[in-house]
Amino acid sequence: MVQSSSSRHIITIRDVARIAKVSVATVSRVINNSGPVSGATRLRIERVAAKLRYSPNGAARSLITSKTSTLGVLLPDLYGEFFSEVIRGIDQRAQRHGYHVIVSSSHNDRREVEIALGAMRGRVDGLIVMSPDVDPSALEANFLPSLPVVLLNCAVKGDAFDTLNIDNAAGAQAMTNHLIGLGHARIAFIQGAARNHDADERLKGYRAALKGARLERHEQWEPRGDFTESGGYRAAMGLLKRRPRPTAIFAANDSMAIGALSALHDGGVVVPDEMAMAGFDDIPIARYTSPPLSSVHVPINRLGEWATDKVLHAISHKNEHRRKQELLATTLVIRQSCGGSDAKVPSRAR
Amino acid sequence: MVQSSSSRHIITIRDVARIAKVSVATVSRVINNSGPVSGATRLRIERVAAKLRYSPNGAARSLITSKTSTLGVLLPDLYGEFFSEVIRGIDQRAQRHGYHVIVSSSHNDRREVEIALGAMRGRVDGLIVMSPDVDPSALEANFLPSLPVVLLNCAVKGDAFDTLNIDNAAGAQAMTNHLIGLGHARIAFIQGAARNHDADERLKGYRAALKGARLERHEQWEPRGDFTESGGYRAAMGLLKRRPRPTAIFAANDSMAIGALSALHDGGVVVPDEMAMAGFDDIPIARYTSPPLSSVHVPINRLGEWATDKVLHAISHKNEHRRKQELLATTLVIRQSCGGSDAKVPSRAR
DNA sequence: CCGACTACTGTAAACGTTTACAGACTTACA
DNA sequence: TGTAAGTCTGTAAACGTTTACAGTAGTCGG
Repeated sequence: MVQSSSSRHIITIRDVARIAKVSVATVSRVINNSGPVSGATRLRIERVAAKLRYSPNGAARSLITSKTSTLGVLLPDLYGEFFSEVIRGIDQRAQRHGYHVIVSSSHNDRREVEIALGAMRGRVDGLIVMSPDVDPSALEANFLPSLPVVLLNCAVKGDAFDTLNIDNAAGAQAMTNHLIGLGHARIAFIQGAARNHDADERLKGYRAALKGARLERHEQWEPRGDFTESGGYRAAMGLLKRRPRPTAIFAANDSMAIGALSALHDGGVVVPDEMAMAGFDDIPIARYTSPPLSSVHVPINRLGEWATDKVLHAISHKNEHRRKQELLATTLVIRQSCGGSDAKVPSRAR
Repeated sequence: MVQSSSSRHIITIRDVARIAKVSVATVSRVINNSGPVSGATRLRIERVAAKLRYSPNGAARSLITSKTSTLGVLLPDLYGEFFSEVIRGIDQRAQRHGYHVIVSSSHNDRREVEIALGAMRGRVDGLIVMSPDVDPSALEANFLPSLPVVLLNCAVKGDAFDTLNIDNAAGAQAMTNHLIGLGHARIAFIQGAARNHDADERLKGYRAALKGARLERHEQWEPRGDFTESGGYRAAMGLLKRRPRPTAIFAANDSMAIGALSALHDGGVVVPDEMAMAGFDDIPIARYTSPPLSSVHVPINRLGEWATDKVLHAISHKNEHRRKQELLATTLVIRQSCGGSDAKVPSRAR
């Protein structure tokens, strides 16, 4: 009688081989569709494997093939819709190619990144790192040359890595120009988190636009935020007290813009009539705020998809491919929060 | 001369042993802090390991110890703030205990779940499954008895699994009662996705409250939604055409409530004066809508933390512990979107 | 000086796969 | 019939760890 899977013992390829009366090699060939196996034996082995509910041990496989079929994703923090969308893009793409995804979050300082990197070493075939906060030099020293790495939104110069960056400066500049075009001369900018690459670039774009239009810029119109709703709320509250008061507020991301909208609402300031408002990222919820939020659209999930494609490409080329540094273009999505002509730029369908 | 790590060859424990002139066993003891090693040897080995940038091969470790130090997370879909928060909770807790997290998303039907389950087999020490949409029987047949599993928001009966559920019915009932207490007699309910456990329970709670107050219920006031903003928008637009028109709308989650708020805004309906609005989940953004959204607060990240603790507990007890079924209490967070007394129930600090 | 104990280190057998190699049998063809 | 090629299958050596076991010193109490 065949021993059923109710046994405590874990089913290995050897069990299948023994019961199907073949060698482990043949079972392996059936499981992996490698090498020739006669129809009858194949069928018998498949039956036995199914009956025993055999499934191969991933660790043993990884050990011998030195492939883990796993991608690592290192994120600064798992918070809000932005990261959720990025991971979604990564996961979908990875799954389609038979890869698993290990996520590791909340790495905002150098030491944490190093620890996380060490822990992933050997467990992943490739790495996607999103770390706008970290000193780039911390990264370069920590990768094995054989491990494919794609950097997302990092301030790393040179061509040592595949990198993918949002064209933050251009996006911010375009939005600021749009506000200027609407007649605003006093435009405030709620900054992102300190020492954050995206935040810095967006600030640069804003300033460049002001300069281009020969508008003066005030430190007091550039309050520091932290990319959260509450940070945006506080910053906007502060801006309302400034004299002269700005007529438009551009937040470095949508979460802060939403917080700012809330502050304006609480302060009795009507948007867009008394104050124009704009954000950055165009997270899905942006079109559902009141009023709907004008924003710089970033193709967030394509960010994840693209990163995944790149890292898979690197893996299949044993990391000996040409590195590429790419810049992801943004588009303006004009809704009602900044007044003026609606849909001046075609907003994407959803 | 010591061969530097610039070699193409991957550094193994054997390399470290050879260069430090000890056996692999001793190196292993140093790396794992197991067994006695003299101070001098320990130091020498640590130096060599650091110099070679040695890091142990996870697969080999897993193979011999039959521990992967990895938790699997199966999600219906990675979308929006809710899942983002859950994963965040899981990841933080797992990291603290030295575990990695593999996520796998977009499993809404039975076949997909089975495939994902198969792929994770042997790669994880435990599993957290959130699958409100799936027929429970699909799950029970697919787990090895030795694999610890925690079910989140699943409609599984009995005590075969550890389960953690939100007390959806009680929460929905409480919110509905609150609206009734404010004098509303015509309360609409935007339903969640079809065949979704959470959605069903929330509907039940809503209906129970109506029944308790002897208010009539109309199918036309219970439009079907899908838990997304756009679904909420459409449902609310539909409700505005109903006659008699409801005076309050309760959405089965916050995303839909936000969509509904947007619809009301577009329809020129003032909230809360002409229409009260309430949601469910209390996602972080809820307090920043205009007006701020009353919601049924769910401790989302604690959901993830708790699930992680449970599965770790199960792992450390070799899955031979007593299963527990727990219900996570909700609290009402009353903000301005439903009018009436503000802060009737103390809303949690943020 | 002996025995027992401790502290340290090495040897070698696992863990569950994949795969190079070889053997056995069949078929094709000169 | 002999040989070459092809098809199927088995044997056994890896992969990089951990760990039981054994062995070698050194120490200490009697």
